[in-house]
Formats: sequence, C-alpha cells, structure tokens
Amino acid sequence: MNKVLPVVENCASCPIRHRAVCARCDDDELEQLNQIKFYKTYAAGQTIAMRGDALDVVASVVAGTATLERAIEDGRTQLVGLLLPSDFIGRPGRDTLQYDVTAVTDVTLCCFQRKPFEALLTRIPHVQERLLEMALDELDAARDWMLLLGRKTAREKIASFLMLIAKRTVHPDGQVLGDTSRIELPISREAMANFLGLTIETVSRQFTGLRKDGVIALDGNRNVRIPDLETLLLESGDDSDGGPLI
Amino acid sequence: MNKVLPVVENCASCPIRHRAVCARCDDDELEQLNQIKFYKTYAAGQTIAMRGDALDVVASVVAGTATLERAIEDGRTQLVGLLLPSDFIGRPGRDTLQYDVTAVTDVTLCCFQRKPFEALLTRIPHVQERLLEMALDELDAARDWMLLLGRKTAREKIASFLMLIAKRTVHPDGQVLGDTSRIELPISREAMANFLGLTIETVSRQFTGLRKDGVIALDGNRNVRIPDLETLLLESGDDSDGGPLI
DNA sequence: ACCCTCCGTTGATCTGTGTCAATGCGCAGC
DNA sequence: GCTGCGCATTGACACAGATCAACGGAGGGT
Repeated sequence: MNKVLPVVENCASCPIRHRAVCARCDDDELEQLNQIKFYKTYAAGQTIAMRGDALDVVASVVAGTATLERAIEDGRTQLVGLLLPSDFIGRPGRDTLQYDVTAVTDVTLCCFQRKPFEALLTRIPHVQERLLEMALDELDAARDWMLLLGRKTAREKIASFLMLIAKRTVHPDGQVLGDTSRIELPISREAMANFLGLTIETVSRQFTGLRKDGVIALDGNRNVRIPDLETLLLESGDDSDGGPLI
Repeated sequence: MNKVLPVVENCASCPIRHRAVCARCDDDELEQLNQIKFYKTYAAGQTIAMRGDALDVVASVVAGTATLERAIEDGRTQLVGLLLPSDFIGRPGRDTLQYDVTAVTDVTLCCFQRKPFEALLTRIPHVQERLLEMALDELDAARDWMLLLGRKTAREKIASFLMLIAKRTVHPDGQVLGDTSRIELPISREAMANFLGLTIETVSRQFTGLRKDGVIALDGNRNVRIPDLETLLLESGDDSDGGPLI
C-alpha cells in the first residue's frame, strides 16, 4: 500500500501532452498553467472522489487508469467513463461531481485548483476551445458506448471493448499506436462487466468463446494477443469508418 | 407534406432563449449572431442530416423534436440523443457528423454557418463557455443514459424515460415546468424502444404493466397521466438527488 | 509448506426479454 | 360506408444472458 509513485515534473514533460489540455500552449502559457498546478498520486484501488463530493480541482490523468462509475443503491453499477492517460476529470462551472472516481491502477493526476483554472480559461481562450473539443470527443465516445450497451450482443461487446483498448493504447514514448496485435487489459473482469453491462460470468464465458474460436489468445488474465485484427473488428459489429484513432 | 411552418424572427424572441447558446448575450452580441443565422424547418419524418454528411452548419432546436441515431448495418438502431427545444446540433471544430439526425415532429432549427460561427466564438468568449457547459450537460445526460441502458430492467427503463420527459417538458411560454401529472410523449413506441435498448413489444408490455398496476394512466397512445409521481420515481430505480431539473 | 484471499473459470438452471405471429385500433382516401 | 395502412397491443415460444454454486490457480503472509 501507498508505494512511492513516480512524480512528473511539469506538463511540458507529460508524455501525453499532445492530447492533454495544454496541447497547444506556448511556453509562456505553459508557465501560467504550471503556477497553479500540482501532482497527486493514488494507489490502485483508492477512491479518488465520490459522487456528491464538492469538487474544487480539475485534473488530467498523467499515468495509470481510473474509472468513472454510476451506481444504484442495490449494488448495480455501470462504468460511465474509463480514464486513461491524457483524459480530463472534472468540469469547470459545476462544483459537485456526479460520479465515483476510482483508481484501478496506480494513478498520477495533474491537478489544477478549479477557481484559478477557470480564471485562466478566460485569459487563454484556446484552452477553453481545447476543453470543448475534449468534451465533444467524450460525448462521441459516450454515444458509441450507448450503441454498444443498448444493441450489441455479449460477444460483440467484448470484441468492441478489445478494439477500443487496442486503439487507445498509449506507448511509453507517448505515441498512440495502432499496434493492436497484443494488448494489456487495464481493468479486471468485474470492471469490464460493469463497463459492458454484463456479469463477470458472461464476460469470462465470452473470452473463452473467442479463445476457442481462435479470435484471440490469452496469456495470463490481462494479456490478449489478437492474431487477426480484421476478424475481431468483424466480431465487434462495428461499421464505423475508423474515425479518429483516439 | 411540407406544410407551411411558422418562422421565428430572431434569437431574442426564441421562447427557449434562457437555455440556448445565446443565453447570456447582450443586445450587441445578439446582433452579431443574428447576422450569420437563418431558420430552417423540417416536416415530421424528414431526415435532417445523415452520418458522414459534411456539416457546414451548427444549429439550435427552436421547436419540435428530433433524434440522433446510431445504427448497425443489420438494422439494429440506438437512439443516442433526443433533441428538444434549446438543444444544440453539430460541433464546432469537426466537419462531419457521426449520427443520423431525423425530425420526428415538425422541427424548426436556428442555424449558423459553421465557419463564421467559429470565428464568432473567438470574439465572444462566453458563447464558447456556454457551448462547453451544454456539452458537459449532455455528457452527464449521456452517462445517466448509459446506466439505464446497461443496468436497468425494462420496467425501470420505461419509468425513467417518463420521468425524463416529464422533467424536460417545456411549456409554450418557455418555462420549464415541474408539471409532471400529465405528459405528452414526443416519440413513437419504436423510437422509445430505440431510446431504451428494447423492442417495441417489450415497451408496449411495460406500458400495459404500469397501467394495470395503476402507476400511470394512458389517454390515447401519446398521453400519459401520472397519478403519483413518487411511485413512478421509485419504479425508475433512480436514486439521483434530483440534480438540476434541466 | 500451509492456509487464505482474491480473481477468474466452468457448470446447471432460471428468467427477462427477444422473436414470430396474430389481432386491434385509428385515420386517410375513395 | 368500406378498404388499406401504420402503429400499438397481445400471445406463444425461444434463447441469451443472469443467477446460483462449485472449483481452480496465483500470490502473499506466516
């Protein structure tokens, strides 16, 4: 518990700068951002924030994986966001959080106090613009996700999830790769079930099914090899023309 | 077909101005918006735009109901957005549309050519801010919707939908009402099925079930009376603390 | 080595919702 | 009035995925 986690020095060195909030800032603007930011780390399993919490910071994920969850009292839980490096948490202009945020691996956040950040937005308009762009990207992702939840079969859901992770895999050098022949699942079977609107048993059975049919190969629980990406794409029921590989 | 639809003169007279993109504009700024805008009407059933279309306008819904749909080739369709008066269509910064947009009733749109609108955004920062706010509201709505699609039963889905429509009902004078004792469904059973990730048969059966249990009363196909709102809320499986009634 | 816990897998069975098919109802056109 | 069409309802049945239960394997603590 509470291991010492690596600390990142500043946004300019963020491996994910090209997608993060400061993507288009010049050195001067980065300096302004640097003055109001700080890093925070959470160990795997820790709760970062809970639904209803007053939210006085906004943040970017620098490293690790976190989840956004919505739950019903009786325990049913739906993942409503998967936060990977470069994703943004929190919303300028609203001060309570609507969801539970949990670190599923060790997570490093680049945080900004909300008030000074909002003030900064008015001075650096293209950060505002970037936020809008990110929000709309997330909205698109949420809508694809809705198609998955409402209309896809269990097998298609799993295949779609694998494609999603493959596409979003970010390598240590910051490049978003199309390397989809081997992926590492960032979350447990349970989290996947909550992501896809399934039970863990069904998730497990579908993995077995895909393995038996030669669509994927499992190497431990978290490593998936994909011999033929085309086949997996077919299984996913996706007819998207690719779209941005973000 | 193609009846004469009423024309709205300018944003300032929009009945829904308080929630639309120009919510916080002063007269001078409204004038700037007026110069690049125009109105367009669509008859019920018309396609407003299709997935993949080049999108050179953005728009606000002034009157009527439209849907945003995502479909798989085999015909399975999921509604990913329900556009009611004051909702915004299109995204500054991206030039193709990801979804099919259809008018389900006669619809009046307040349109802006995208390029001049984007130029205007840089001059009127609080419109940009307003767009971000609306995008984030939509994201919140999408996430609640994901919980519904992934984890709720058919009955809960119907009850949630009724609550949603009740909350969003806008009266002609522009006031968002809490009048939830009688609502008019803006969409057909089929569209509801696509909204909720169900089949029309299941939607129908759930309506019948709720009626037989005295939770709702039906007056024709599109009119629902809700004797006791608390009961319906209970059925919806929602434990949200209300949140903004938007 | 042992136990224990956590996580994932597999099996047997149940059930909510989908599927297929028939029927009902309102409304427009003639 | 009748007919035809679109939409909604109802019924019988099938099946995908949930539920309940047992088991397996990896890793950590002692």
